[in-house]
Amino acid sequence: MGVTETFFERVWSVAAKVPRGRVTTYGAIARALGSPGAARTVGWAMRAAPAGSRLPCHRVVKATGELSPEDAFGGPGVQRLLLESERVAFDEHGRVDMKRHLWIP
DNA sequence: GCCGTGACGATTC
DNA sequence: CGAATCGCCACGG
Repeated sequence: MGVTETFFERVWSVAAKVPRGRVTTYGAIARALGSPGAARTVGWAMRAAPAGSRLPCHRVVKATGELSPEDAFGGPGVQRLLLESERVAFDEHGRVDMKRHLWIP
């Protein structure tokens, strides 16, 4: 059964499971796939995610709660607005309140 | 099969 | 706490 499933595909599968109103991290996804050091590769997979795919890539943030580069979603503050519309709270530093919203696959 | 690349992560100064 | 540095791993050429 030639499952030619690439690492990217697995990343997308996991990312698609992130519940609404919650966020996960690149490292968490990498660990869920058995490659704890592949956080960067996970980020690359997000970058490679085709626009228009229903992938909730805005729910994937850094381990610190910081968001991705602003130009990654088509404009500054876009990712934040998307998350806020899902009731995700931000702290005074502009980072996601991980204690409340972090979700581990 | 080596080299450069990157939406990270942890450590260090 | 912020900036800089190194390490890590999968993909494409």
